[in-house]
Amino acid sequence: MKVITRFAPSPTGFMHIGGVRTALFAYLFAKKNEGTLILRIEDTDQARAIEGSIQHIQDSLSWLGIDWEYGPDKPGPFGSCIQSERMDSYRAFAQKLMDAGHAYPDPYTHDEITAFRETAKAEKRPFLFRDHRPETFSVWDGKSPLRFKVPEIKRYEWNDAVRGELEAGEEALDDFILMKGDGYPTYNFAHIVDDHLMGVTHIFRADEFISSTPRFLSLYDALGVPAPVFVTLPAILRDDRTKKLGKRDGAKDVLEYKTEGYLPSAMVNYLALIGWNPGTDEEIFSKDELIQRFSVDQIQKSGGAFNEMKLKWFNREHILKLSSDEFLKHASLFLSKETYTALNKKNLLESLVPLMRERIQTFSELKDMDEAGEFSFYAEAPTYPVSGLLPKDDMDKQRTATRLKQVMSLLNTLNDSEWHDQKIKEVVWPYAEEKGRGLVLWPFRFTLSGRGKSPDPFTIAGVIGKKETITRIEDAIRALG
RNA sequence: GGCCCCAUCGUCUAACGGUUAGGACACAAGCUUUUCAAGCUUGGAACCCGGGUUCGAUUCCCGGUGGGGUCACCA
Repeated sequence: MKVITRFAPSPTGFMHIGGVRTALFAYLFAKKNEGTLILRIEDTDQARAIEGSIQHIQDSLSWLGIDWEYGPDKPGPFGSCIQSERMDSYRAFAQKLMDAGHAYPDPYTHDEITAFRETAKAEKRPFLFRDHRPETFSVWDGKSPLRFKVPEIKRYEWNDAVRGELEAGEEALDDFILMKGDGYPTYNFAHIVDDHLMGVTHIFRADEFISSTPRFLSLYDALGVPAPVFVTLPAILRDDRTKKLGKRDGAKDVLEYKTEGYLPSAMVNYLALIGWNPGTDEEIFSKDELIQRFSVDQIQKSGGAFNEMKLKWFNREHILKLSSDEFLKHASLFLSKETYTALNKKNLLESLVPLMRERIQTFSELKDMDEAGEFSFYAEAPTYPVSGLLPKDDMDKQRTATRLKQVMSLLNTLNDSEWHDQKIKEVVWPYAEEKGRGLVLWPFRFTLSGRGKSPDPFTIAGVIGKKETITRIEDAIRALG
């Protein structure tokens, strides 16, 4: 049987980590089994709908490379993937249930039900509507809510692909609402109708749905439809583990991570490892490798905390794997236009890649470094106070100038083809060892960068080239008088 | 409160009855090209508790405790 999974968000704002993780697992499973992923928009609550959400959801998934076969942009053989465009189906199934005596109109007002609920609460009992189920059912006028009549009050046991045997008592069953007063179906009803009509074989969702599963099962029973396989994912918790990660508790829009310079491959890699693992020590995976390795058996039962530190580490690992071109493509989005142009004009971009790469965890750090002037001295000779050239152990100008002259003459023994950091170090190092590393290397480095903190002098000299290096040293010697 | 789920270092996790309980992130110390970053080395750090079952339990069973979820005309 062909695997069909779905990801079914409601368009009520941005996508956060939790939702994305659910989508990712459904996707990995579908791909692994050469199945289909459906992106279904659950917009049956028009009051909560936020404009632009559908596009935002698609943008978020697309950024991560989670692609769907059918979605809001691509109807399937079963019709639209947007629930508000599938109203006929829900009405038809509601009628079917009424015909079979499995549904009835709710005779109570909102206030009456609130009163029932409060009484139950005061008596410390769970509220069950079925305790108030009317003796006889009237004909539904389509204006009042339509309720489900639970066919049989019993204990349900079912199998979950992750949790194994699960069960729940009769308290979990109730006459829940199928169709709301506004004519729209509830989630409880609509998702079951859709999963059935769309041929969904595996439902991936987080563990807050475990407790309502008996209600779903009783509805499947009433419809005479077999239930799909339930794959329950562990919750993603806040960093402090105090509760589930949610929008109200600082869960960010996933696209914010894009803005902050995270790679989608790193996000996918990290997310996959919250609640799943390959059973080995390996941690770094591409999306394709994850598809290969993914298995429901290795999904975790207990919840996991979302830890941004570790995400950063994954991001760094993925940055390290980028080709030079790919790196520059991302970097160009975070460097200022001026810096990028200046470096590009002098052909320095390529040689700066390894240097930039080893210093960042996210691309937005390039922006910070750029704004702090950490790239300016590559394209242009730095300006600095002469005192900065003097090493702290010997602040004498004359001797500093003498050492710089010696460094310069050593450098002049190299020709252009030998000019790279290793070779430069080779010729200068013995002299630095002899005179005192700091006394030689500090002025050498400061001459080139003009800053207290920077990469080492050999690296900088290698990047800017022999001619520029010599020029800067000559200027420094002159400044030292 | 009822019902349900979960339980290994601070965090993500490995282990599927017998291990010095492994790895990664984070943390600390040392080394390193006076700086920064990276890197390398080393270190501290966990089986929630109590009963069973067993020759032997982190692992299986039961109970407790703790945490989480859920009890909507939200999904």
